[in-house]
Amino acid sequence: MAEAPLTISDRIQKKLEGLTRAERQLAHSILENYPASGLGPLTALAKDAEVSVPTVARMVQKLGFKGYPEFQAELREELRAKVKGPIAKHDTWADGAPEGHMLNRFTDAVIDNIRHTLGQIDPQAFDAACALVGDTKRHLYIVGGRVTHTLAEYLFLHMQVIRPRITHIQSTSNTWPHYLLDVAPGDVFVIYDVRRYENNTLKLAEMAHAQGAKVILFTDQWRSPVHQLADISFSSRIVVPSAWDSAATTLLLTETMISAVQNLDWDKTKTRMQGLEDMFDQTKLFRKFT
Amino acid sequence: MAEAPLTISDRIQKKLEGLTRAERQLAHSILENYPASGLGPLTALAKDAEVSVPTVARMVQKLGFKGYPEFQAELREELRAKVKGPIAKHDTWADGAPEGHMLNRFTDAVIDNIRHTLGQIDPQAFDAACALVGDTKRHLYIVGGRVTHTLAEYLFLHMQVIRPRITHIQSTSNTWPHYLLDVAPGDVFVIYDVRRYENNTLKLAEMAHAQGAKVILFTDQWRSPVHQLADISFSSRIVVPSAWDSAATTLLLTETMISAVQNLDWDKTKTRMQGLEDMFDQTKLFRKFT
DNA sequence: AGAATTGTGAAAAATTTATCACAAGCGCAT
DNA sequence: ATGCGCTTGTGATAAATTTTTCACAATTCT
Repeated sequence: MAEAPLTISDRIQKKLEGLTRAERQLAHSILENYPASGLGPLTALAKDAEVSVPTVARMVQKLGFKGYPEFQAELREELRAKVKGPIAKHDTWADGAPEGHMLNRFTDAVIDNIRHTLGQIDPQAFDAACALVGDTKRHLYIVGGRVTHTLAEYLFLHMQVIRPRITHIQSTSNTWPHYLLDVAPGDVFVIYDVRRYENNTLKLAEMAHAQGAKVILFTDQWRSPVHQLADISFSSRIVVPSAWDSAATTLLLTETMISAVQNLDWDKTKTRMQGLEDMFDQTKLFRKFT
Repeated sequence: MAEAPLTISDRIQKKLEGLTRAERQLAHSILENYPASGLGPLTALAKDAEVSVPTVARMVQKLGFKGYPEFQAELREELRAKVKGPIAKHDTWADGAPEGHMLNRFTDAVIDNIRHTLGQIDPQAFDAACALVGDTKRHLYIVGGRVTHTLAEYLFLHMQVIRPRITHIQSTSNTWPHYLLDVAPGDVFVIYDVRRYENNTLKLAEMAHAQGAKVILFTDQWRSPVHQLADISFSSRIVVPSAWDSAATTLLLTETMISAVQNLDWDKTKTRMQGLEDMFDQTKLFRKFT
C-alpha cells in the first residue's frame, strides 16, 4: 500500500528536538492551530509566535521548502486531502483490484458526491419536503424525464405502499397534459430533472406551479431551471469518471425520503404493507421469504 | 439551538440563487475543496474555477468583504474555530441536522453497505462480466423484477447508447416467454433479483440458462436462488434503517459497469453518443447543454 | 438590437517575502 | 568573570508577488 507522505505536522514534530529556542517556540505556535496559522501571512505567524520574521523564514527553509509560499502550498494541499474525509482516504475499496481500477475510482467519486451533497442539504427543508410528500390530503404526482423516470418510478413504487393518491408521470410521454387537468392547489409534485434538462419537464413544472401545486425538485449541482419555481429543491453531486452522470446520490436522497415518510405515520404504513403482503400471497407472485 | 455565526460556506450557498453564471461557477469551485481553495492566492482560485481574476475580486466584494485578504482572514478564522471544536470527528453528514436525523442514519448505512459490498467483490469477475456485457456478438438481455426493473431499465437506457442488440425484459410481465424464443447460446442475461426473490425471475433465468445463455446476476447479500446457475454474481449489502431495502449499492455497481463497458471500445461508444446527440438536437427534446 | 455579464490586458498600488548587516542576548567552557 | 560561538531580533531595503482597478472588447441572454 502506498504510504501516506509525511505531513508537515509530522515533519515538524520529528525535528522538534534539534530545534533552538525560538524555532521551537515557532513550531509550537504552528502546531497550536494547525494548519490555520500557517496559512496566513508570514508576518502574522511571526507575531503570533512572538518570533522575528527572519526566524520564520529561516525555519521554513530548514524544513526543506524553497520559501514560505511553497510551505503554504503544501499546507493547503494537505488540508484539501484531509477534508476529503476519513472515508475518502480509504483509497481502495475493492481489495486486490489494481490501483486505478474502475471499481475504486467510481466508488471514490460516488462517496465524494454523497459527502458533498449531504453537506449542503438543509435538514429542515428535507423534513418539510417529507411532510408534504406524506400528506395524504394532497394528491402526489411524481415526475421523471428520459433517464430519471427510473428514479421517479422507484419513488412511486414505494410511496404506493405508504399512501394512496399517487400518480407517476413521465415528462417525455405525450400524455402528461391530461394529468394536469385534475391538479388542485396544494397538490404536491416531486420532480426529477438532472442534466440534460428537459423542456417538457420545465413546461410541466410551470403548469403545475401555475395551478398552485407545491413543487419539490431533485436536481444536480447545476440546478435545473425548474428550481426557480420549486418550493424545495435538493441538489446532488453527480460527477463520476464516466461519460454519463451518476444517479446514486439522488437515489440515496430518494430512499432517505421514503424512509422518513414511512415513519411519519408508521401504523398506517404498516397496515398498508400487510395488505400488500396478503395480496401477494394470494397471487403467489413471490416465494415465501425465508 | 445555539446558532453558529454564518460560515462563509453558508453565505455563499444562500446567495447561490442570485448569482450569475461565472459567479456560480466560482462559488462551486470554492465549495468544491472548502476551504482549501479559498486560502490560496486569488489568481490560483480564478484559474481553478476557470474564471477571470476580476470576477473573483468582484464576487468577494459582493460577499461583503473589503478585499480578498479579508476574505481569507475569515476563512482562516473559521478553520481555526472548526479544528478547535470537539466536533472534529466526521460523524455527521448533514451539518446542522439533529443527532439521529434520518439523513445521517441512512447515509451511514449506505456508506457502510458500499464498503462491505466493494470489499467482497472480485475485480476479475467484475472485469469478466463487463467483457461479456460489452461483447456485441452476443445479444444482451436485461431483466428486472417488480422493484428492480427500475435498475434494469437504468442499465438498459445507458447500454442502449453503448451497443446494439439489447432487450429489456420485465420478469413480472407476462410477455417474457416470447423473448426467450430467440435466445442463442452465448447470449448474455443480466438479471437483477433481490429479496423478495421472484418466482418469475427464477424461471426466466432457468430457461435462459437452459438455452446456453451466460447469466450475470445482481443480487443481495443473501443471494437470490438464481445465483446457483449464474456464471457471475455480485452481492450487494442492502440493509438500511427502513422497511425496505436500499438499491443504492446495486446502482453503484451498475453504474460502474456502465462506465467500464463504455471504455472497452470508447471510439465506438463515442460515435454512437454523437449520433444520439444529433437526433436529440433535431427533435429539440432537450435544451442545449450550457 | 440592447442590456447585462464576463474576459482581456495592463498598470498601479499594496502587501508580502526574502535578505542583509549588525547588535544584542544567551549558554557555556575556561 | 570573561570571552567565544551560536542564536535571535531590529530595522531597512530590495525583490517578488499579489491585489485592485480600469477601460474596452467579446459574449451571452433577452
